[in-house]
Amino acid sequence: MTTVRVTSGGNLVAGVSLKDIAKRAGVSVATVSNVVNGYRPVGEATRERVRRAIDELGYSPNLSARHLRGGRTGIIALAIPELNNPYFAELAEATIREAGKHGYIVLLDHTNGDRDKELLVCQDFRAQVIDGLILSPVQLDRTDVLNRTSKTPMVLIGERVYGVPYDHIAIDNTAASAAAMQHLLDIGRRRIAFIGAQADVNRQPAHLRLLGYRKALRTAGLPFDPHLVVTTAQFGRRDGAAGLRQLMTLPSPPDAVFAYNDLIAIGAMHAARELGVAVPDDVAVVGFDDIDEGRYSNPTLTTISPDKDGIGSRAVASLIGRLQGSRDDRPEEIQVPFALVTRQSTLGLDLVHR
Amino acid sequence: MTTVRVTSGGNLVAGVSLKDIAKRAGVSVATVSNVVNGYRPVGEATRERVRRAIDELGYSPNLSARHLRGGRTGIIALAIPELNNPYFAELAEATIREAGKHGYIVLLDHTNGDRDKELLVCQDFRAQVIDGLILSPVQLDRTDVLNRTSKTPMVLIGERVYGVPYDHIAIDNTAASAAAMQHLLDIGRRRIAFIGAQADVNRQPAHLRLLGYRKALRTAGLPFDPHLVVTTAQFGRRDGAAGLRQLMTLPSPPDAVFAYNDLIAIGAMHAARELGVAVPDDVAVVGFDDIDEGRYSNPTLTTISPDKDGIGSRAVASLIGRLQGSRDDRPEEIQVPFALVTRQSTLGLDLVHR
DNA sequence: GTGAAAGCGCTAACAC
DNA sequence: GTGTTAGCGCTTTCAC
Repeated sequence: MTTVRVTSGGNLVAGVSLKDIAKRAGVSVATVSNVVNGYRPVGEATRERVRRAIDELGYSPNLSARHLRGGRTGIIALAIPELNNPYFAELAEATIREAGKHGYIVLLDHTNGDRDKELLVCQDFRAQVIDGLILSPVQLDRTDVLNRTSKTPMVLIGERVYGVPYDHIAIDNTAASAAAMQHLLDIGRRRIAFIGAQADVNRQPAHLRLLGYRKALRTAGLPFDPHLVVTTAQFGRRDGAAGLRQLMTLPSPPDAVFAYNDLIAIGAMHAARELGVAVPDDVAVVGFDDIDEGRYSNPTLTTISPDKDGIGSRAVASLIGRLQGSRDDRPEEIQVPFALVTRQSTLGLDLVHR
Repeated sequence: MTTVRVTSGGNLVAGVSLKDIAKRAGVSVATVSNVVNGYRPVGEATRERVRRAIDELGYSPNLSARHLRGGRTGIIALAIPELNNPYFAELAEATIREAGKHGYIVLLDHTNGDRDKELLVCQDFRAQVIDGLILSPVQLDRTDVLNRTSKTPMVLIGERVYGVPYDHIAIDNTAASAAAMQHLLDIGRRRIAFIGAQADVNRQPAHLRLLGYRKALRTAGLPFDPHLVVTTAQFGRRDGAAGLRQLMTLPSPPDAVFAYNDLIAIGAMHAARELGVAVPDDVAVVGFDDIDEGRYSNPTLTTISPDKDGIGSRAVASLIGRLQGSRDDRPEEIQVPFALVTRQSTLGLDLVHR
């Protein structure tokens, strides 16, 4: 019996079910299910008949039914600020790919870096829809995460929240910042600015990239000048441009910029051009993320290159481990590798033509 | 009765069901369902009691059950070449946003512009998982689409396949190409190259942007020189760079490039820089897509700006219309607006500081 | 090795 | 305005 339902609009919806296959093959639905899933052995002849029926009728399992029965949905959410940031687009692609390998579908949620939206996601407003959550928080602090009551497994990525009972996958942001700063020091820069600090400094006293910046200054015996730290509302090119313009009005402007991410760095370089400030001669620029854009920008962008595929796949692996119970030890900080990639924005044209 | 299930891994999965609410509020499940969905009127007092029970117990509907019952999944797929192309990332964001408004979840599928993968998607390898499909084909031709047998509603976006029985949402690519070409002609260019033609010219005899290019040449009374048309394997920055290098080896190189998209244009500008070719003085460049990157590139990029939000929202609207039967007229070509945005890559620094 | 049947949570048809 | 119940397709327990 092929179910033919007529939707409200009069469209025909045909679904081939286990029952249809069972009837066609002259066996019970349980047997068909066992052929499909392989949970129990099935006789060779029977299996063959079922296979043929499946081929002929074109069966594919109904996920809603399977999930209803199994108490899960097969969907995990990836909550990121925005897809429009190439870093997150690349990360999303890696995550989707990896989740697909495990039979999971990825639902993308955008927080726009908005605190309320992040809280919503964290409190599991997708309850009953998703089996688990990978969250890249921008605004949430430790307390917010500790206050979470939802039982939906969650994995955190990115550089902010620490000391919470969730797996956390990221590169060593402090070490990465140190590497970026050391590079700027190595090429002789001494007045190094940071663009991309958080607005609400009280609630979010520090993030690791900024911490790394300050620490590197200290290590180098350089003074910390608060005027050289630019707070931005968002993390886009526009913010980077505004940041650099602001820095250039200082009585004693910087000779280098360490940007929170590549987009900010690219915005800063754009503004520098408009102001007639030469990169890297007047101001050297280092970004963070290694998005493709920075390989083709003019000048090309020196940056920290995190292992995005690694973050995506480790996050998925951790989450699915929790979902399936194969991972029930206590939460872990998982670090993936990074590299400093030096290009024209710090080294100048030396690199061209290689 | 709160269902508490223990997963294979020993995790507790608590689900609050309609039944739980019904018991708590002392009503039937039907009444609770009606309060939740509003299909039938419910008495004020009853409604209030149910509401409270829902609040207290924290009910949220089980989508799998709902969808099993309703014969649909609430999921639509958006199949695009890759998220890594900012154009598609922006489009995806718009699509997700719009679908969310209608209560649909978007599943992103990547084809990588691979013909086999596109065919797979088109043949509905997600049968039973998705209710409908928005496809942006790169390789499929008319016949491929006509051969489709799946009954899952589909909407096409992009500039390729025409004359098929599916809604198709796009800008007027021929007109847009004409506008881009006219601009290059207006600034005095006469040897205009095209980068980003399709490799398999036989199967895919022409795409609209290339057609628009040729047509514009004809209209302007300029000769068509096949050497000025560069075929690329993909549509990335790398392909644009290779394309420009190839063009510059010609005995008589172009004085302008019309690129299939912004990424190719940006790659071309990158290669120009390496070769010491000045943009726009030696070669003017026009792209297509208006991705953010082009607003901050050096030089900034003249481009065709399609209404991405419009494409996303119209595609979702069309598809959902088909799904719900509110749209059962015959397939339509739906055009959304576009604009030519002129920047430094054709006008030079005239534009800077404003 | 195979079958019968319960039941996951929900909506809607049918009663009252 | 409210309650009862069948059944969506599946997995799994219990029989044989």
